[in-house]
Amino acid sequence: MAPPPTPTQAAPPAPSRTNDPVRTMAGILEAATKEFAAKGLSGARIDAIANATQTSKRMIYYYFGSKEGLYVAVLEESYRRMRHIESELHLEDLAPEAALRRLVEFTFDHHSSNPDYIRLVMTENMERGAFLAQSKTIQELNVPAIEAIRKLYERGVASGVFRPGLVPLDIHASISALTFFNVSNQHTFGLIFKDGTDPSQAIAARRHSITEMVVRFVRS
Amino acid sequence: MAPPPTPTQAAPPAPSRTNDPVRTMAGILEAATKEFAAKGLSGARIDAIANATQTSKRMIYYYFGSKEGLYVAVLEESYRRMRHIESELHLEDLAPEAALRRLVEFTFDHHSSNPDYIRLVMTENMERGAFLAQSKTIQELNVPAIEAIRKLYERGVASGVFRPGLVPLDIHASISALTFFNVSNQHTFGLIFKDGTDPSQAIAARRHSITEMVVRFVRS
DNA sequence: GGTGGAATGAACCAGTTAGTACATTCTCCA
DNA sequence: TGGAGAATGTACTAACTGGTTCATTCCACC
Repeated sequence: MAPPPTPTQAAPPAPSRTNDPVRTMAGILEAATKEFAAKGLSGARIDAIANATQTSKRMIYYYFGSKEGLYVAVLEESYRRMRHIESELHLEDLAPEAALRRLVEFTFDHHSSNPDYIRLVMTENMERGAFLAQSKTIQELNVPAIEAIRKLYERGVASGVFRPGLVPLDIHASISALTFFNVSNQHTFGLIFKDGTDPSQAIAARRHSITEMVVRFVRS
Repeated sequence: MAPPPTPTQAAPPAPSRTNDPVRTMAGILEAATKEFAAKGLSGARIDAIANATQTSKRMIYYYFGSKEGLYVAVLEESYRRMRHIESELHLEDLAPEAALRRLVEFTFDHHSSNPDYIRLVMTENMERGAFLAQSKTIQELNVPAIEAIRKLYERGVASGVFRPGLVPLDIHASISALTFFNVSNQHTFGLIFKDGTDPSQAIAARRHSITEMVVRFVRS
């Protein structure tokens, strides 16, 4: 008992879509980044990502193949963006200790203002680095970061302000640990040790303390 | 057309179960701890936990009510165990700097040998501390840890080996950050910066470096 | 020794979720 | 201009998953 189609309009009104694969992919990637950062890999929902997009779930599978494929793409994009920003730091113009302070403070601020990136890295560690391992792109991404520290450190040793015998990778690890933890563990740490201090002032104090710690570590 | 029950054996053969609620709960908690630490909250599967137990899924809901209820119980138990071990450390008998070294090295070893605890804390941070907030028990659990640092630090200041003006909570944060990160981010960090060094030697070197960093931070 | 609440088991269920089948439209180039 | 491949939308599904129903057994205490 279906109503007979109107002779003038047999087909649906032809919604006139526009193809824009670049925009579609970018939109998916953006929505997926938020969702994965918010919920982790297993907590993220493909439907939620699709709904946050102009396009449909169908397109996610068309471009990324699977949930994990999308996750890897998000991870790669996120790392790439991170490296790019870091590369803009010019430490060569500064005296060694000033350069080191600049680096630590920059890293601290960078981590603080990119919690989504932090949460993606946390997620990947919960996955035991299984997806990072798949991506050849990422693996040598932080080499320049260590190179920057190495140059800076060697300058400091040569001029006598830094003590010799340290290894750049180790310094990098400490800087990362101190700044990363500050964001990654804010909820469990903050809850346990809450006192009445002003948050923004506490952050500034922490920033200063971390910088001081790193500088004192390398200083002669 | 069901076969008529045998007159001698109408009921099933009476498997003779034994009630042991304490054991049942403990078994569930143990299996759940592993599962949540391995997969996170949303990645964990109730069926997987039940299968790893002598008992059934029914019992999980009987004792813990829901997946989240079980998760909270796991979290609480894990924190409680952690605090208990920490309380066994006697720092009063050592000179301030030696005590500080002992504390850092102990924390490092403790974190290194309890990756499940680390992963539970990571999970809870991914959940933005939502479940820690529910548990009154945990919230003041690390207060004694800070107290230990405070006493140790004040002794050091009094004897002139530590510089004044530092805040114990801040020192605690740095120690936690350095030792926690070492475990929590091993996969992303290790993958990116792999070189040919021996792992156990690398861990020992890192342990020493972290200790040195903390000591130099507080030293006059 | 029987009784009532605690403890337990097996099967089941309804909602969710990653992934797909099928059909259609767009766009660019020969 | 026409057609072939790229891009897209709709509707669907099979499997999974947290949670439950119903019935049974255990056991401490009177």
